[in-house]
Amino acid sequence: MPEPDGAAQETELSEVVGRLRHLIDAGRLPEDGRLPPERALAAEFCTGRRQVRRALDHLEAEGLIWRHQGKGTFAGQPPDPTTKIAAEIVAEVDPLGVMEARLCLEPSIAALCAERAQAEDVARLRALAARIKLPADAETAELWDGALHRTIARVAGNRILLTAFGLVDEVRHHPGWQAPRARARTAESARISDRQHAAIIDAIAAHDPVGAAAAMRLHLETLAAGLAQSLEGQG
Amino acid sequence: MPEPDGAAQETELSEVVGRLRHLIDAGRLPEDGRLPPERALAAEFCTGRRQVRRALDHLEAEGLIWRHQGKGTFAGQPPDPTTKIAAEIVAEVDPLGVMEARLCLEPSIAALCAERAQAEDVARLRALAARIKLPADAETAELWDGALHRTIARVAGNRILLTAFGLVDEVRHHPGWQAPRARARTAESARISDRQHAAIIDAIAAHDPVGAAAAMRLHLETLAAGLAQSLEGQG
DNA sequence: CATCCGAACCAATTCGATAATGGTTGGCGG
DNA sequence: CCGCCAACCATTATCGAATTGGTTCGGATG
Repeated sequence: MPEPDGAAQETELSEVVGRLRHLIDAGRLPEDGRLPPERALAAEFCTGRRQVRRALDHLEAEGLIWRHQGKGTFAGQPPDPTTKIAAEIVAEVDPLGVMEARLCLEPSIAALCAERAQAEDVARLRALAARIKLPADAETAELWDGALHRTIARVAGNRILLTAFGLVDEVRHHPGWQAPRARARTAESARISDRQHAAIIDAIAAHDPVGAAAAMRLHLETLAAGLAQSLEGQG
Repeated sequence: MPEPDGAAQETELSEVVGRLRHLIDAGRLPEDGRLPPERALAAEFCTGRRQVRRALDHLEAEGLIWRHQGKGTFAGQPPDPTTKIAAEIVAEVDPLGVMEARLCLEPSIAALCAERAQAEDVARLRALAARIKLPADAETAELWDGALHRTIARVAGNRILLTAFGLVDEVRHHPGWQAPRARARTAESARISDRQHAAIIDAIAAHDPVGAAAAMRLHLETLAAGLAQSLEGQG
């Protein structure tokens, strides 16, 4: 091919991009989301390393992957310092320790939230609470539950506390701790949580810091009891 | 010395403790505060490794050093990995936000500490409190004050909360925030703080979580008031 | 027999050398 | 002049040996 045809190269590039996308979407990647080295990808795709790098540039610009010299290419978002610390902590705490930390933080956060919530904030909280009971699967419900608690922390308006909450949240959602939480969730516990969420938001809407803290504490203690029962049942 | 005279051993132990103290106080340690290995110290002091370890136990109980297997022995407090996060959020918060976060965290931490403190922990806390009022300059007093609060957090025995506390502490000690705190410190405020520290430790020693939390809250509210006055006076 | 100490052993970490990997440049072909 | 492949560079992972705090066992001593 004597003529450097730009169009043909474009098609080959998008071809490689497509194959990489498929590779990422399929669950064949290792646990940490690491992609094969660029040289291996070039060999597998029967193309040059150049094309692979261009395709990866594309995907990186989209935020689908991240790379680091000497480290490798990974699917997903680059880890921020919070996740690093969370990973360190995960090895040193148990689920009850996490609940303990939440019981320290979140009641006070709810109180601050009650002091500072605007009407629109309350509306957002109610919308999130409504979403929690919609999905049938526990995982999606967990997701919206997390969003509700995080929003409360954000409305509280203290950056340090928000970061601290984020730290706890990250440890909580660390893989490997999903099982006991999923076991602890039943239709009955979901109903109770829903009522407790409503009570928390009511206190926040009424600008009642003490009530919000108390409602949050009750909610977390209920969750802790369920978690303890689940752990005990499993061993 | 064929006779295992307990008293003589005591004197030799305190001798080693004294030499170690001198070694730490003198500025001859490397940048990271690392002490020589136990075996080297034993050789230098012409004694056995056991005596050195006992002496180091003593100093560790005082919070003057920290050790980790395979790592070494270091002067000062064990580091927290929160520096980067602290640097990020230090620009987004004000001193009152920090006090708010402390008011959220530390009363609960003091309560946990009261539940879990052993007699030796209480002794360490009292020793630290005693050191606060010794120095004339505010900076050294601040240092020991920070050590006291951090030790309370460590005794509380929850790794997540300790990290969260470390985060707040790091933001608090960020350069540029020293001035208002130094202005807020007077002989009168130091006396008040001293009494409040004693009250907190008394509640911890009595295993009274509620009392410890209340005493800590009162202490922090006093500090917050002084800080607010200082800020207001300066603009 | 009780007590204490030193040496050996264990577990966690660091350090150094090697290999692997993303990032970059030079030379060749067109 | 452009574009690509190969070699090279900087950074990181990896693995083994040495280091270091933590622990245990046997013996010396009274």
